[in-house]
Formats: sequence, structure tokens, C-alpha cells
Amino acid sequence: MRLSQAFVPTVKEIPADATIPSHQLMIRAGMVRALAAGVYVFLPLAQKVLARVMRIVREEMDAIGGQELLLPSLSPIELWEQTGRVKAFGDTLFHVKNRPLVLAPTHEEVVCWLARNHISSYKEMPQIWYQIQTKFRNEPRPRSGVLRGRQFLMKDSYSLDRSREGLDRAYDLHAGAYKRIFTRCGIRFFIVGASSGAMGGTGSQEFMMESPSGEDVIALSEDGTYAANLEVATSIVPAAVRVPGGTAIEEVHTPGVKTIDALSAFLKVDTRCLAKSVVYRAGDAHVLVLMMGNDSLNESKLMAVLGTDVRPLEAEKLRELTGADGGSIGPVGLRGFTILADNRLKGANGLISGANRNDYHLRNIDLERDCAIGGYHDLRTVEEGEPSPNGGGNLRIVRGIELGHIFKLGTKYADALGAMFLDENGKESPVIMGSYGIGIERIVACHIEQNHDDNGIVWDRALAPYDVHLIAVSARSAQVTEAAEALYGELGRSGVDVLFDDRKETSPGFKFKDADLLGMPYQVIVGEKNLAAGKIEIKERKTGTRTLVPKADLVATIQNLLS
RNA sequence: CGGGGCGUAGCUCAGCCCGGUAGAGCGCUUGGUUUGGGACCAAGAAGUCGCAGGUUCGAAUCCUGUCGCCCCGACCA
Repeated sequence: MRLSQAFVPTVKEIPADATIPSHQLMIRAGMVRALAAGVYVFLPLAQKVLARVMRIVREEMDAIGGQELLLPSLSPIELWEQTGRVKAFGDTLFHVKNRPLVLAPTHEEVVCWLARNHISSYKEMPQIWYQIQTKFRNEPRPRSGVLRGRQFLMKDSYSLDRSREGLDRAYDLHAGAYKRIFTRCGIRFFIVGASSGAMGGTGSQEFMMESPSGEDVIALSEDGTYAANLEVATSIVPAAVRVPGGTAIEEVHTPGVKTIDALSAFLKVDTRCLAKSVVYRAGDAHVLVLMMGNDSLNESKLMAVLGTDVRPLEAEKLRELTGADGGSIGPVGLRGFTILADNRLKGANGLISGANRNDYHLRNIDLERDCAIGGYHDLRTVEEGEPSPNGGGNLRIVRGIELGHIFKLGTKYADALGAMFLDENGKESPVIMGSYGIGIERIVACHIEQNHDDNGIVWDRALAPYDVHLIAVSARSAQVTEAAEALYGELGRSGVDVLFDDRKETSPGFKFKDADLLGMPYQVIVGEKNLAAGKIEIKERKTGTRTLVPKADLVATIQNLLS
């Protein structure tokens, strides 16, 4: 492609609305333009990159027996009502105003509908169906360029199996394919155990890339053998002790003491003797959760235990129910609440907690003796530096971008939509499903996040829109133009994908800056002086290394570098 | 949904506090000079100041409403 004719609107200045490197560079390199919040136009350069990503994805999906299909984006709202996901998605689901249709945010329902109508025997499974298509989600807050849009490309695959073992196999096949896909795309990633959240199901892993721009928080062990989303991460922390010969509860006056730190300082005791009360509303119920000392409650874990959404209880409601304010709440004699406690407090005594009376606390609380604990669960958020549960060293807490997510869905959707089959014994069972997604734009953005420098993008060969950026330094020189034109033709004929900067009126500096910004793996620079000596310059974008090769060897050298 | 910020030329922004006929740089057009790291000179084109209402002799500027966009948080299948 000739740059003089290409639509690659590069910009020199950093766009005001872009805050992360990939977003800034995708705009500056003329790859995307925002049409509306979270909605992007993909320009020719970006389209070429997307095509390369999709090709890799298709190859790897086909390699595990996946069959590509094309599903509609419009889908009858009735299907979504049957699985309860109109409610589950809430405002995130785009509704069509003048027909009972929704814009599909994912396609489990449609796949299940297909399976219901066309899979009736165990002999017809396993199946892996996949699609690479636009999905629509009315995100409350689109952000970070193409990383979270309201419309985005997703490779989604769905496995249909007749047994749990079959599902495990499909899941493992996908995990393997995903590793190969991200590796081939030149992305350094890691895999974390994740919460399956509102998708439902039994098992789930996320493929993540470490990035300060990420929206997820991950605990990683030092040796990298443990990685889990903070929503489910655990660590090794000492449990509370049970002291022999418990003494009776006694009330202590603690004027103005509202925090664990203040209480610890006031009573001159270790924070581990303190049981912090956190109060939530879970549907119509009220829940008090006891945490040790300054441990912070993990809302995701709490939601998983309760199986429902939670939100902090309003201050007024709290006072109405307990007669006290936050900071003075405790489990003893409390009515109207379900009381849960973190595992760390299991069987503890000698604890101090709120007295449900402002400015008073109780000491010598024995959870077994004095409280009606509704259950002990892991409800704690792990912290930086705590030992990894698998002995892989201490935990680091990092931010990450989710590139892919694989789920063992089970029969949730098949049950809801009646996708049944007859097994070997003629018995009817629901189809067992898995679902496996990859964000296509995210691969592109993440690749740029990991591969750029101050001057621009540094494409990996696998994703680069072109292999070579050919520059005619001074396009007014007849010799340079002639030589560059000849090389453009030769490279093209030998199968090298070339972007040719043949612009006549553009200064050399401008061309070099554009070439670095666009980031093709190799720049072939045709300049007057080198040409006079029969030489052509090759610059490797990644390292900045420049080599001069005889003009006659240029094509062979490039072919060599690319192979 | 809570908090904060911003809408002025294609882009980046000034002007707004303190009302008085719309500005700069980059980009674009034309002519000329220039050509190894985002050139120079000259002449030009280009903006309903997001939109609506109000106050005023007069509004980019003050007031009200509204829409859009960005950031932090919440949410994130």
C-alpha cells in the first residue's frame, strides 16, 4: 500500500480524551476514531490487525475441532426471559424499542436454542461451536479506548457435551487453544482462577495480562504458580486463638472510638483480638459479617456465599435495627440479622466487638458461647505480602486486563431452555455446556500496551498490519524514487507485505516519525547518500538497530529476517 | 448510580473570574524555498463558541435546564 493513497490519519498530538498508551497510540497511528462513547470506527490499519488476530483465533479454534458459525445479533427477548437474564443483565442489555428483541451481549441463549432444536441424541455430541462477532453491552461506563466498549468483537465458543468428563475435556482443549492464541499474538499473559459470577457454572479461569490500566485485581505468588482474581484469592493467615477458661463478657466504655485502629490503640490490644462488624443488606435480609481486626470483607465472596447481591446497609436503617451507629455494632444479642463470620475467627473467644450501644464495646466475647453464628466462610480479601496458599512465596497484588474467560457452565441454560438429549440408556438429560470468550479488540490493545515505546507502536510480526515500512527519504530525488519504486515492486512480488511511504512533499523527519509511530517490524530506508554507495538501510523497529545492505541483497535479507 | 472535570476551527488549547462584533499553534489550500528525525516564507479558507431558554442595550463570558464527552468510584455476564 502506498501511504500517499492510504487512509492512515496519523496525529502528532496526544488526544485529550485518551489516557492509556494503547488508546492514545491507536488514535495517533490512525487506527481508530470514537464515534460515540464506547463505539469505535476501525480504520484500514486497525482492520488489518483485527484480521490477523481473527485468523490466529480461527486457526487455533479449528485445531481443537471448533466449527465456526454466524449468529444473529438480534435475538427474541423471550429467550432471555426464559433464562432470567433480562433481569440479570438489567440495564446492560440493549433493548430494541419497536420489536420484542434485544441486541445480544453474548450468545448462550441462541446456542441453547439451536441445541434444543437440533441435538437430540448423545451420539451428536460433543460439539464445539464458535463465532467471532460483534456483541453489544450497554456498559455503564465505557473506558480505556477499545478495552471496554459498548460494541465489541468477541470470539465466543460453546461446547455441548453429554457428560461432565466431556465438559472437562472441552474446557481443557480451550485452555490449550487460548494459551496458543495469546502466545502467537505476542502477549505475555497469565491464567487466574476466577469467580464465575452471574454467568453461573462451576469452574472458570481468566486469561489476564498484567497492566496498570487493568480493571481487575489479581493476587499472584512470587513464583507465578498461584494466580487468582482478588474476588476469589486466598492466602495463609493465622487464625484466631482460643484461650482456655473464658471469662464473662464485660462492657467497656470507649468514647468516640469508631475504628479498629482507634479501638486497638485505646484498649492497648492487638487488632487480632478485635472482631469488626460489617453490615449489609442482602435482598430483604440483613447480614452482619464478623471479620478479624482490620481484615477487609470481600464482597464478591460474600455474594457467592449468599447467592445474592449485597449492598452496605444504610446508616439510618442500621441505627433503627441496632440502636447504635457503625463502629459500635457487634454480634452479641443482636436481632434481625443473619450473622456470618470469616473463617479466621472460627471458634474464637476472648474477642472484643461492638456493644450495639454507641461508645461501648464488649470484651471476652466467645463466638461459640455468646453468638448465634450462621456460618463460617472465607470472606476475607487477601493482602499484598501474605503467603500464597500453594507455598509459592508471598502474594503480589497487581492489576490486570481480562483477555479471555473460560467457563464450565453446566446445565443452567439447557435446563432453562429445555435443551435435552437421550443418553445411551434412553434417559433424557440436559446438554452440558461450556462457554469460552476472547475479546478481539482487547488482544490488539493489550499487544500495544505491552509493545510500545515513546515513539509509537512496536508490532510483533504476527499482528503487524504490514511486514515492512518502506521509506523513500527524499522523494524528489529521481534516483531515490526510482530505487524505492523498484524495491516496492520486488518486495511485493516476493510476498512481503509492504507499506510504502512514497509521499512527495513530506519531509524525511516526518516520515521517520510516522514510521516509528505505526511500528512495522522493519523499516527499509532508501536515502540519497546510502543509495549512491549502492546501499539500502534496514531499521529494526524493536531495537532501533540499523544495518546497511547492498541494494541487490535487500529482498533476500528482508525475507530472511521475516522467516 | 455517587463524586469530579470538560464542550470555542479538523486536532491541541487560550479567551469566561471582571459581558462590548472570535483567537493562537498544529493541520488544510495556493505560490515559492527546503528534504536523514514531526522544515521555512508569504497569502488564504475554515467556528450556529454543544443545544435550548432566561437576564441584559449587548452573552463564548452571567443564570436555569438539557445533551454529549472524559476521569475516579460502584457495576462488569
